[in-house]
Amino acid sequence: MAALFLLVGRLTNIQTMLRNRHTNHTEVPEVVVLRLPIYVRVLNQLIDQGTDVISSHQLGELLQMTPAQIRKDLSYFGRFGKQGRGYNIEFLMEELRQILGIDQAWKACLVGVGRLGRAIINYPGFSPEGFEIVAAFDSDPAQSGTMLGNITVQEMSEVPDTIKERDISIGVVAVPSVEAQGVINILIEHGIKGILNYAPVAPQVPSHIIMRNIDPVLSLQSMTFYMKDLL
Amino acid sequence: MAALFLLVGRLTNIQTMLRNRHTNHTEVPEVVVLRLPIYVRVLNQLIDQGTDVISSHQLGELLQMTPAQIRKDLSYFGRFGKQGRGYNIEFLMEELRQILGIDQAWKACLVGVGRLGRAIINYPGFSPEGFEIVAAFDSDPAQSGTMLGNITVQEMSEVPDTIKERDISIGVVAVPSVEAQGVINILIEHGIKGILNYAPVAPQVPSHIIMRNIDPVLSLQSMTFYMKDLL
DNA sequence: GGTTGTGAATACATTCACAGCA
DNA sequence: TGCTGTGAATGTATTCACAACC
Repeated sequence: MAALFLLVGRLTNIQTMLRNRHTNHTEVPEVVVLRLPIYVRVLNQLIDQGTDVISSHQLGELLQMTPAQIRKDLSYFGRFGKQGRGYNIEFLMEELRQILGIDQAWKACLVGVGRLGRAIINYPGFSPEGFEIVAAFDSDPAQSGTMLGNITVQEMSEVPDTIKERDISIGVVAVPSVEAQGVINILIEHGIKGILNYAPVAPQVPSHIIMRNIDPVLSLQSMTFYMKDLL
Repeated sequence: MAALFLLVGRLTNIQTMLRNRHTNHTEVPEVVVLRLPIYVRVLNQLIDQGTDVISSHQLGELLQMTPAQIRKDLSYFGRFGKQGRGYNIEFLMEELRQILGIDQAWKACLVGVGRLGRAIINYPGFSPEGFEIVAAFDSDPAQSGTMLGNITVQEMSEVPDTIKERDISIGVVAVPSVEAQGVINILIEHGIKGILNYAPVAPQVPSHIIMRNIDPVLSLQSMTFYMKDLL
């Protein structure tokens, strides 16, 4: 509810306000938010292929989901389609990017520059999507001063100033499990709003902090449930 | 339904059959399966701390969820607790490991030995949990023969024989997006049952194949939805 | 004709609340 | 007393089905 109220407060033109009027009293389900980036991605691919209009039915085939679900999902945010035709891909994509907040750049810091942290900092997928890692920290002072690409590793004591000065809002955590909760507490204390956690634990965060866990082992462990009887 | 039927077919003693009798006619929700590995992980931590019994209420505090949900989740698989006391941690963990199929070792192959693939093969979190990458492939023949740790990179043409000979059931995909669907098709064609996909696309797979996507960018993009109005 | 957007209907997941037991 | 296991109740998400429109 709060998120939506702020959303409306942020809208810029009357057309958009009218389009979103009906959402004022309905919370957007989180599953819907989780699907929006998937829509953006497939729309991107369609643009590359030169397509310019698509129906919910066609989208559903591409994404293996029902057309009704796609239409319903989009309806939480506005009316983006044209009856009889479908959705203008470029327009829909831009709208979704704005809704998700990925029409702007986001700055992140990395904590933990071990093997995993180095892989993350070298991952080429973040910056094209507007996520830039602009600082790196490690609890081991011996790492301090090391260069990783164009980033200098800093000591944990520099976290507060760096977050403030560089306007960092996302913390990427790649430290050993036992250190994760402590590191996350520090990041939150100094104004980080979102955590991307690679440590294989489930840290506790206050409800106003958004956390996402990347955990391939958990994924595998839920996969084998369905595989174990097939062999 | 099929999965459960097979589950029952696999049970070894009458006690376990009776325990699971009530599940015969109820499909286990997928969300429940996704939570089981999280339970296993926290139980592991509790064992390390020397705890031996825990109540659903205490577990709920640790995992930030309601005791009722934990009890309900477990009830899909059996009766593991004792009234008035709670759950024996070691026993519950072993049961869950068996249910998930992670009481056995699983062999995986990696496709794509670029930066990401190398990071995956070096990730130390898989083998302690019983997931071992025993082969690696790359579509670039120039990579063939390269050693990564103790694994020799092979050509794609060797996929069929290697999967069969080494009894590999999981494919880890770390190739560029455009190649992902093709690679996944090949893996499935040669008997792979589960796919751990790191390519930022949503490949299509037949319903009997289990796929999990690891995609930090999608996670970030759904995170910013909740962050964009807080700044 | 084709397709959207959306209330209503259905299906699914979570939580409640309490009987039953240690 | 304290806790589990579970039907019933509630809350959410998905799907249906159709009026409105191009």
